Amino acid sequence: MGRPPCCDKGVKKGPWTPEEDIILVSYIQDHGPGNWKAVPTNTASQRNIFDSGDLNGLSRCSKSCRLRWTNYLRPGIKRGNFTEQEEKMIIHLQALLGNRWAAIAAYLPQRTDNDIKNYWNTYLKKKLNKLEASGSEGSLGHVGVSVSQSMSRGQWERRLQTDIHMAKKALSEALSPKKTSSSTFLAELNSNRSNDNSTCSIYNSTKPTPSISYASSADNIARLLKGWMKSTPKRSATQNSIINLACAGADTASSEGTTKGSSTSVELSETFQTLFGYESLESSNSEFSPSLSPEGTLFQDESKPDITGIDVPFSLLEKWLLDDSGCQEKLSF
DNA sequence: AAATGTGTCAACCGCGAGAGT
DNA sequence: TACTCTCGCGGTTGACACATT
Repeated sequence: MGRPPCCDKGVKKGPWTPEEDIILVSYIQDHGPGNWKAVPTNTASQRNIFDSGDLNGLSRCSKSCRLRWTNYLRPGIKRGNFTEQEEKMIIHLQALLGNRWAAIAAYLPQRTDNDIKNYWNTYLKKKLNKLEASGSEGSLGHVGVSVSQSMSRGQWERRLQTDIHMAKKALSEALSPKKTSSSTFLAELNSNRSNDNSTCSIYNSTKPTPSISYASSADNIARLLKGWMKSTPKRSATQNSIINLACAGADTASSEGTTKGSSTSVELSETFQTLFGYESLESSNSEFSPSLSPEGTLFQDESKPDITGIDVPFSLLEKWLLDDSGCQEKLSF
């Protein structure tokens, strides 16, 4: 028996429209993420909230819904502008883990595996090749090269595994009713580190890591809408209604700004208010806003494997990954 | 101004893993 | 144990934007 097609024929493909995004986010708000198989079926009932003729609702395959959510709509996603730190981490981790983008993305909680993969394929790989070709180690070159230079791959992997193991341990401790603070982990890690690396002081720092603050999905959608408006100077009636809808929903002070005075727009406006309930589209930008509405935490319990739940370990791992080879040379197992 | 080349990135496809029956 | 279903991952594609000729 051959493998059954993952999706029915006739499902929509191609770029997602803001309407579809709204339907999806609305659905996930109500039902939570997961059970993707049911999403296309269950959102069909939501289609009629849009009265434009060109809207067909969410006739997407489950995979597509999941991908859209995890890569673009999920709260807390940072897009573009990779920092130098992130670059270094990616290079480090790629050298260690290979093209295991999901694993790499676990260390960059604000980035998606797809984003990292694209960044690597389109930019970092070329950059490293150039550096290698020129024989220079440059500012980034040493990061990847140092893996083989100053420490064997096996040593790195063991070190990574040790840290991951300890991070897991700390997490389970933190989750257990018996209260144990992450300082247990820290102490353990410090003692571990002090045995093999007396000069690397970063592990002795007890400075708390700022927790990752998640932006709301509205952030992402508003950004999408902005881009959409920008890219399509001539707006269709649908676009206008959606934009008005978004604005109406975003601006809680005024809900009559829609082009349609019908109950549909009121309903949609309410949907938006319920969904996003925050001030205006203007407040949305690509940066994280730490002062989000309570809805901003709506999806916090859902994300990709969240190692940020254990802030200290993540911070330490991050520091470790970004640590210069100077420190690495002194480490031994 | 048009044609062509190049880069970027959103989305798709196929496969494997794991859970459920 | 065998099978089905669903999810998640990594590789790849294709559309679009921008640069160059």
